[in-house]
Amino acid sequence: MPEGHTIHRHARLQRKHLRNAGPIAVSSPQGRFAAGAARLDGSRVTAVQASGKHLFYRWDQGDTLHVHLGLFGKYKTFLGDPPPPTDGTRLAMRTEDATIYLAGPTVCEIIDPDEEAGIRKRLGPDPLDRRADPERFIANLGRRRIPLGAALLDQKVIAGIGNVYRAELLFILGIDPQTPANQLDSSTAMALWDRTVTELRRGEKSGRIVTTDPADFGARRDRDLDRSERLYAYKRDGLPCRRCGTEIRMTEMATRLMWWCPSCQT
DNA sequence: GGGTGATGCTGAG
DNA sequence: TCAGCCTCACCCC
Repeated sequence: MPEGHTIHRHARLQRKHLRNAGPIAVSSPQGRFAAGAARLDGSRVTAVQASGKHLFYRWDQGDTLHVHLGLFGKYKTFLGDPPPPTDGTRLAMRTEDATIYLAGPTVCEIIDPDEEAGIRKRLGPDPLDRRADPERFIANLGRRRIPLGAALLDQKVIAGIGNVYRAELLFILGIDPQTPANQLDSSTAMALWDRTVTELRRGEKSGRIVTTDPADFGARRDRDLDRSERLYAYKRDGLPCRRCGTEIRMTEMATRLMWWCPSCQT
């Protein structure tokens, strides 16, 4: 699940439940966050912020909770009486009307302002942050000789893109993933930024990654599409390109698999 | 019921 | 470059 759109969506939905709720019952059913949970238990959340793939929760006693889902992390939210937590539930936050379970995160920790500043400093501009400066993204690309397909996964270059959006955005823009990042002209880089903003917002809204046009499949909304219809390139190796019919290819880039169309992306 | 893969990232070497 | 870590949904018997 977790690319930047998922994290921002969690922030938006959880904010509704947590902010201005009463004291929150915090626990760690699995035990691995027991000390942190005890420290937060009974406090209130004043803000929930997303930055790239990171989540920050502000508590009224001064603490900040930092969560990163990594590859496996998942949230589940229940209204009313929740089911018992699973063995892997690291964190449980319960208000009067909602319960949020967190399982499998790479990071779940209480941090101080210096640590938070350090994390934020390491992140490039976030396309889902309305105050983000695209010029920073363009400048970051200009400083890298690595292939664009690798640069887009580097959170210092741009924060929030993951393996699915990397493949999809390069396909949509018709860019060869091997293009050195610093050889992208600035108007193409700006178009790439703009499209990234558009697609991530779309994913944040619907809660799933859909980059194709539903109309092409006789559907009206993203959520009406079958799983096999949602993407152009990702995991479509061996299948015909939706634009030109050429077989989609798969290759490894920056230790992750990458899919692309050799004739559309030149 | 078991095996596997996954939308991420770090730190050691 | 590579191992390691986190958990669960999905697939196949």
